[in-house]
Amino acid sequence: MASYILKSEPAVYSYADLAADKRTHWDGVRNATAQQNMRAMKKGDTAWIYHSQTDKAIVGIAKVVKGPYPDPDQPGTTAKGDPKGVLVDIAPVAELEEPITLKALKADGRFDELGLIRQSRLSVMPVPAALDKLLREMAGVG
DNA sequence: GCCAACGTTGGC
DNA sequence: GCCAACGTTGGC
Repeated sequence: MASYILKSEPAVYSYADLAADKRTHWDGVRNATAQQNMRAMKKGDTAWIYHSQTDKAIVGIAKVVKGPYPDPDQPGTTAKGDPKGVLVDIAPVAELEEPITLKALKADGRFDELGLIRQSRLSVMPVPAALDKLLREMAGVG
């Protein structure tokens, strides 16, 4: 099962918002690379929620409950006939008791290949299975 | 279709 | 608040 990191500004939509909503459409992803990553997601995949700016930490785990499917806010299709934009639905799984900070990830050294560190602006990125395992160990889940 | 200019994001 | 990185836009 695949694993991803979804980045969000907590001022806009935080893990607490997701926990309150029980489920949300992860929309507003316009970046082409992030869109590509979202297209690869499947129902049941893991989604780590990362807060940028004030927190700069992974604060919770969610799972993909639907998707990807065409984003009604980005109508139309590409030249290839694919939807221009897709989105997924996610539901909260657990909030981390101790958020995994960006600082900790950098200090660890084993996460250097992670998109979060190498390409900080990317808002949706895949997590290799080995690193997903590490994150679970650090988070004390799974 | 290429490339420079510009805007946005996010870490520090 | 600043700066670096990167994506996007628009002129050619």
